[in-house]
Amino acid sequence: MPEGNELHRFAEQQGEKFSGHQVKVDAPNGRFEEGAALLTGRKLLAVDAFGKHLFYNFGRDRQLHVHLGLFGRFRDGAMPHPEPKGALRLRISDEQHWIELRGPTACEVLNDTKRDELLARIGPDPLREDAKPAAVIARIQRSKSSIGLLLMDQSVIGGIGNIYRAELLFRAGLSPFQTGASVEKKRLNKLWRDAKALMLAGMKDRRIVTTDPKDRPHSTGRARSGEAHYAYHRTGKPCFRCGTAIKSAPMAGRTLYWCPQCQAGLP
DNA sequence: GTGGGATGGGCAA
DNA sequence: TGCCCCTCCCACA
Repeated sequence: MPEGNELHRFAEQQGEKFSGHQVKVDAPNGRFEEGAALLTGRKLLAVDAFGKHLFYNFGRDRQLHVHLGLFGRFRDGAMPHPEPKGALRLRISDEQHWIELRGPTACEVLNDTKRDELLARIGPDPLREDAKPAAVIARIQRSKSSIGLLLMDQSVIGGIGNIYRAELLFRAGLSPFQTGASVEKKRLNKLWRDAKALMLAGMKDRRIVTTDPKDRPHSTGRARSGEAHYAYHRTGKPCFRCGTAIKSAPMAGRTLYWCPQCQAGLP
């Protein structure tokens, strides 16, 4: 389900609940028993998000790494635990709160070295205050692969998913198919700033809204469902800016959405 | 009721 | 490039 905005929010919320607390960790469906045994009873020092990855620092060279992938989900609530239901990979709890994790791509204990190796493969994340766009821009500018692919490559830029990819390209007026090298530096700088702003808003609102009110059929108030995105998941529907039917096509196994008029590409 | 797709990514080939 | 992982939800019957 989540792109970077959601992951950062999870890190923030879960960190507020558990940081500095001794926690109980268990694995009701048995698929994380050994890992849970390494962590349970320890103090959770901090929860951090990098791109779409979460790290739970248990100190003494033990880091819980979680990646939700396409299927992973969290639930949370106040103690006591609800009855475990379904394939429940992981629970973390203290006396007050619990969280549950299902269906993640990754749920594993890493040492600090392994964690650092993993972090080294994640590009700058617009939601991290210390992230600098220079490396992202340089990498895109010397690449012959398409800007649509590059934005989804987590080693180029961290935290962008299929929604932000589609919407950032629309807002920048870029064709997903043009090469990274063909995009001017100025426009890439702007794209980074836009990513940062949209993702921050998405984190606060717990919802990805990329349309400007003036472009929405109902221009006042909160974006209605179906009006939150320009291109994403709007195949065949009229573009909010020009009325042209939104197109979609697979790109590297994911569905790409774009407006052939507003994102015509290079002249 | 059910079948396919989905806001990912690693890996083999 | 395609397959696997393995969960939820929605459109469609």
